[in-house]
Amino acid sequence: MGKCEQCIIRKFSSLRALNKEELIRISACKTGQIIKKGEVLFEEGDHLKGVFCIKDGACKLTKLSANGKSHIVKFITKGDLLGQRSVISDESVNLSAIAVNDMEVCFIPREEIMSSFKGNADFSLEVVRDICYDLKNSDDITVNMAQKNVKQRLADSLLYLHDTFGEDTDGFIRIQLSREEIAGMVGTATESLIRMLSDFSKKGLIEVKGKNIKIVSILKMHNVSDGIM
Amino acid sequence: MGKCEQCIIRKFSSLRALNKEELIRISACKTGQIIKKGEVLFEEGDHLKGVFCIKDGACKLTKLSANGKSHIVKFITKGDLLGQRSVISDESVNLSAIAVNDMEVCFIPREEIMSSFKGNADFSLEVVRDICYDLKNSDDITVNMAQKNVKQRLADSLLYLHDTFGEDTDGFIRIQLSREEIAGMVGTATESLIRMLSDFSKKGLIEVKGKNIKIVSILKMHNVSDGIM
DNA sequence: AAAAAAATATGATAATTGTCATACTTTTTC
DNA sequence: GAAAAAGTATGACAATTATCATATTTTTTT
Repeated sequence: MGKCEQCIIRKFSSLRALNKEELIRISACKTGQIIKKGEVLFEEGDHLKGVFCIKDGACKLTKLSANGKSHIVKFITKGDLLGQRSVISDESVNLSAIAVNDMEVCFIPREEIMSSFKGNADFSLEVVRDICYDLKNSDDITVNMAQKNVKQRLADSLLYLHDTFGEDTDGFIRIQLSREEIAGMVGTATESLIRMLSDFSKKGLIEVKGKNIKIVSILKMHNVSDGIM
Repeated sequence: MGKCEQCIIRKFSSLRALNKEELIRISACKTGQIIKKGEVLFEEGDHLKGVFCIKDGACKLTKLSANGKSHIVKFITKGDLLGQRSVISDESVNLSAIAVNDMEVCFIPREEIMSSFKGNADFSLEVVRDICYDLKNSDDITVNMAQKNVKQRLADSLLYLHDTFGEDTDGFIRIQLSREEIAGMVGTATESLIRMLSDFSKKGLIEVKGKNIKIVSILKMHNVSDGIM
């Protein structure tokens, strides 16, 4: 297992604010884990005993809706921290985390995080700013979900996926999701989503090859998102 | 202007974690304000110079959607703090705050809040927990907005209003909103909302007298929210 | 108190979205 | 490699929701 002091991944999260001492202490007690695609990191209602630092791969954060559908709230990818909200507020998690591809994560026990949170003002400020950013984002998404139609929301979801996972050499978004999963991001029926995807495809907004999707024009997709169609 | 040390309102927010020294310091530099119904505390994009402590009254937090409608994200009422997220993350606000009835607020300058946030671990933990709670809530609402239909969302909104504002002596929710405002909470067209309100009324779920609404059975309303109708 | 403006209500209709049935395709399992 | 299962696609139709027109009521202004 590598040492935290030498790990580049920490530079991408609030862990960057930790000092050498703290890093050495965490290095000693952290545990590495490999999580395969489809495996569960934690489930709605679980009480987390620490936070996950994502070294590679990605997972989806989902919540079961009142009508039994699984809604994808967001994705957590390489470099992100996962579980701070729950650990800091000392409450159970409200979302489930499920790997969408093979993951490599480090698990840092609750006590270590809290000790740095209380003792290192730089670190706590970084963590809080992360959470603030998430809150701002979440409010924005709420408004989009409430005010936009399915077409606009699909455009948003595709742009989000593009932003989060980037493109492969052929320009396709670097993540493979089932139609059902995408429907669960957009908040629509799977059949409706499939129809709208082929509609986008017919209109030349996207290119689809199996589970691979390419956004032909980011600008046009933004226009769709804004209702300029 | 009263002294913070003797103000009961602070007990309802994270300000409760401040010590005597800090309270005296804040007391000296805070300013009181009266804000009339309809007046704006701040607007989307503003950079806040401090936080508001709501001594009386309430305001709505709104965001302009892509299609030009004003969406009410939440209400802030007596005892709440307003603006911490923005002050701590040092970013512009993403929501506008508009009084829905006459308000009495205290304004505490940014520097005072940040100084206590950095120097008083109890206070910063309280603030962070508040923000964590808001984040959890916001994610839950996102899922509801995405997965529920208008009827269910209206039920949610009515229950939220009931929770937030309570009942008057006749059982009516202690807030008067226009149909347009309620439509802006639910995320629907004003006409659709009006229809659904009279539908609820016909079915005996609510009682409507002008702008006053009474939920006849909280249990039944929860059932509507859950899609059991 | 009358006039004007704003808010509420309702009808008619169109657009959007969901549901169910079924067919086709791809992936998984044995 | 065949069978089963899961995922994707499409048609038909129903339910939901938005839009536009217009009427009615309430509130505000003069």
